[in-house]
Amino acid sequence: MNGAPHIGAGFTFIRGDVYARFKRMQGFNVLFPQAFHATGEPIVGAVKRLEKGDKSQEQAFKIYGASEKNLKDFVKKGPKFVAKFWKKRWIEDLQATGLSIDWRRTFITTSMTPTYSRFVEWQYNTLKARGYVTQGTHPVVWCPKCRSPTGDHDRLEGVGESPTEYIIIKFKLTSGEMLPCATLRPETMYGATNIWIDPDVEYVRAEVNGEKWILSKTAVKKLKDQLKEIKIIDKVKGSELIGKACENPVTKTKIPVLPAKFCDTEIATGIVVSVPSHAPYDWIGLEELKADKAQQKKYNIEKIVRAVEPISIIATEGFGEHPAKEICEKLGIKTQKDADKLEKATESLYKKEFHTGTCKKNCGRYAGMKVSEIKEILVEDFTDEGIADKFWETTATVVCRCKTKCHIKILENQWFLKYSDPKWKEQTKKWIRKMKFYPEDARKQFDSTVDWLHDKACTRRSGLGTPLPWDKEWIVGTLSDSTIYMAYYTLAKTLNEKKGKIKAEQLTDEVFDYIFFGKGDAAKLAKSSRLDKKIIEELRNEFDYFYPVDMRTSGKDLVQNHLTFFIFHHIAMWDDQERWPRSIGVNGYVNVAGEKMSKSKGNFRPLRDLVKKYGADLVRINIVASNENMDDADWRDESVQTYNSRINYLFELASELKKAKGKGRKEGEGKTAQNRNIEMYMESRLQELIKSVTDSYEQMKFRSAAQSTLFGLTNELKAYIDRMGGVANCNKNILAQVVEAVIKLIAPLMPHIAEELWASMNKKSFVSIEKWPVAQVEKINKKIMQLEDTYKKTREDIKQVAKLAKADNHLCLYFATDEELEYFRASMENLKKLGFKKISVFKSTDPKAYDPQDKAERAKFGRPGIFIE
RNA sequence: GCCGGAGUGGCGGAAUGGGUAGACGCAGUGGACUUAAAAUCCACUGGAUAGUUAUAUCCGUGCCGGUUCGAGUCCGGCCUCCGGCACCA
Repeated sequence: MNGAPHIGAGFTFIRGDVYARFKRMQGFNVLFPQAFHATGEPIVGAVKRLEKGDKSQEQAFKIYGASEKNLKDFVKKGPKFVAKFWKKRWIEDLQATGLSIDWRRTFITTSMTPTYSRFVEWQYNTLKARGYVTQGTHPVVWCPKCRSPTGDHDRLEGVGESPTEYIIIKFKLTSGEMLPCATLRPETMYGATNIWIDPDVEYVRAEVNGEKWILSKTAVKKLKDQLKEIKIIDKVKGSELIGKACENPVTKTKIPVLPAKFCDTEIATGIVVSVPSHAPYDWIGLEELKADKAQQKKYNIEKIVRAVEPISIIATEGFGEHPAKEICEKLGIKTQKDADKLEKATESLYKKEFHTGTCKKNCGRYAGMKVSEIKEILVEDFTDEGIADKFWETTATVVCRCKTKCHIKILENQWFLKYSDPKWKEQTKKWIRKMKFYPEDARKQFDSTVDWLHDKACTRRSGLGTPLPWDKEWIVGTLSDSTIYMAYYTLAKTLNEKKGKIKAEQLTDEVFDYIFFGKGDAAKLAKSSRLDKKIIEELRNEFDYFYPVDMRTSGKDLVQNHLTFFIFHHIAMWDDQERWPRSIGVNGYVNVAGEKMSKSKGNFRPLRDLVKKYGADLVRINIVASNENMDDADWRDESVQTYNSRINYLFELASELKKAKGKGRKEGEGKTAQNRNIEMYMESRLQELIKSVTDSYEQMKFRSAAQSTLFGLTNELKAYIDRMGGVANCNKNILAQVVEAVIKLIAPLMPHIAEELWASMNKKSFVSIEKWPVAQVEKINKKIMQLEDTYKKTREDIKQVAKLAKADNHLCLYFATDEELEYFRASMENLKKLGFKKISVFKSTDPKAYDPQDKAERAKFGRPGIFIE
């Protein structure tokens, strides 16, 4: 609720409306509701930015039509006012767009509607009691100054970066102190030849969970937030450690500490283990050190350096003994200062070795195994042996809006939804197999989302929302408080009507259990909650009548979160699968003329502006018919005109309808065989199209529905009128039947225009509540359709031939079947309009036929022979 | 990087239990009507060559390879774009 609807949101909502209207016409009692989600940070953040005079935030609100005065009010009256302000605008705009929403059921989440908050509390109490909510630790990107998690929107730098886990391998100096080396490739420890330390950096000695570690100062700060007991003892200069020996805990061999400049104290512990055979940085570092006699002499490590030799431990196809060496040579890397190239080399070698590499004989118990297969086991093994530990780091630098550099903090006491629960997952997956998805492609996405989903943090510390009932310091997260809100719609009408009379606290967990689960006794609950028994029963009945959700439709970005959670939570809350969701519709985003809509580009389209410019119906059909799969839809101003001209045609036709003479159906009575044929054809086509359009609506394929109706059916209508020689010669009953069907078939898409057309045909009812046409399949005459199609096609061919032959004297047609001969004879009047002086028709087998070029023998069913002279 | 989806004319996009690629619409070109314009109507419209007929031949669905009598569709390997990746909603 930090703006009014734009055409993108409009797309999703109009699709819902079209479907609701379609179902209503099919005779269903449709509950089509709309509520407003005002939880979390966005509005709070927007108001804060307004307070600071943020121009782009002002602009964002102004695009949707907020005035200067409104903006002042936003700051003065705060986030809840902003939410209510935009809620009002939303309702106005959606009404102007003709959305048939039951506004009696609207509400605004969560804390702004205390009864809804109560509903969230009931849900979480229930989930907790059933074991779906647990508490645990959780790494987050953390700003030490703000003392809060730093979401993407709170970042100056590092949008999209997330926590990643380094493995610390503890190398032991002879003094017993540990050199904790952080690595993403613990499997390479078998090839470690030395430790790198920056001689010019000041490290610290610290007591970490009872052990003595040497590490960078920054690392100490970070580890304090990662559940480590840590105390700094004193400082130690890097140079003091150079030349010392330590034990590789994996191989138990002794390796030396050597100097290098690429040890970044901002990353992990600031101490690096060197695997020159497989790490480009280490290879170059060692090469340079071996060449740098002065440096060796400075630290008195000549002998030690000479003894260091790369150890090859991974065999990878396409590489020899020392892959790091090869890749450095290939990319022309000569110095450790060539950071860009080194990063690239490291990345590509890592990938290659991880996916295709095999451990050589010198890799202990992992010898002969694939790198990709051992990684996880190895980390577990090392951790069990007490030689490894973890260090969380951001995937790249993250800077908070307050300009402070962020690191990873492991949050304790965070509440989680246990989406990892195998039983819950299995139930959800099973149900996904039974549900319907539009388009069908979406099913796979839901299925794989369930697969990778693991425990999800469901509470947060700040923003609008409902406090967790048993731990009020936390607020239920914005995704987690809106999983089963559809159930609340069934109550919302009654709760809104009785506003003030029903207090949130009267809706106890037991009352909700009764309403939603049918558990308990209404009379007893009435007593304990002091609610009217009738009201309790009314709420129960409303829920019982409407539930489950038959259709939920939303944007594709919500598949991997909201929409999947929606399925999960219904399964967790209701034992009875009769209450579980039946189908989900998914649509793409909306581009404007092929480009992403953006406030700064100037191609931003608030729904209100478009409706003002084009009227609701043209906006509706222009966006809804622009696309019907999960790809992005496209708003194009110029295509509005196309629909407009079709509508004009329908209005003209409706007004001309009375000119039709309305002849009877039987031959004789002034009706020719030709007319009877064409009428049968028109009726067949109509029924066929009713069937396919209904199927399209059913599957939310509104583009196909609009196309078949507005272009397919009206094209047939035009052809019919043309073939009959104008409206006046048409059968009034047939014409009216087709036009009425067209109006009904477009009614869900263009409700206002449909009503207007309906009225112009002297109908007294509303078409929006008329019966949806049901295809009369028995009226579809395949033979006639085939013959008429042959006729149309042949007529085109004749024109083509006449053009190439440059002749119009004598047209001869040869037919393979009597049916065709008959049909064409009946259509002679129409055929004559082609302008030939003489027309002859023959059976192809007729020996007496005039056939100078032997065209008769080439005639096939559906393809008569043509000769023109 | 990981998971999922997609890539077809000038454009939006049809067609996938393998079987005539380009339905329908837009734009474009030519013509009719009009003093003119708009609107409307008719014809053409992936590329190339040939043609007194209804066509014929070849090339064409992101790239490379494969399976098959036959591949937009299936398989393997890439490239590009979109969505999600968890304290943004």
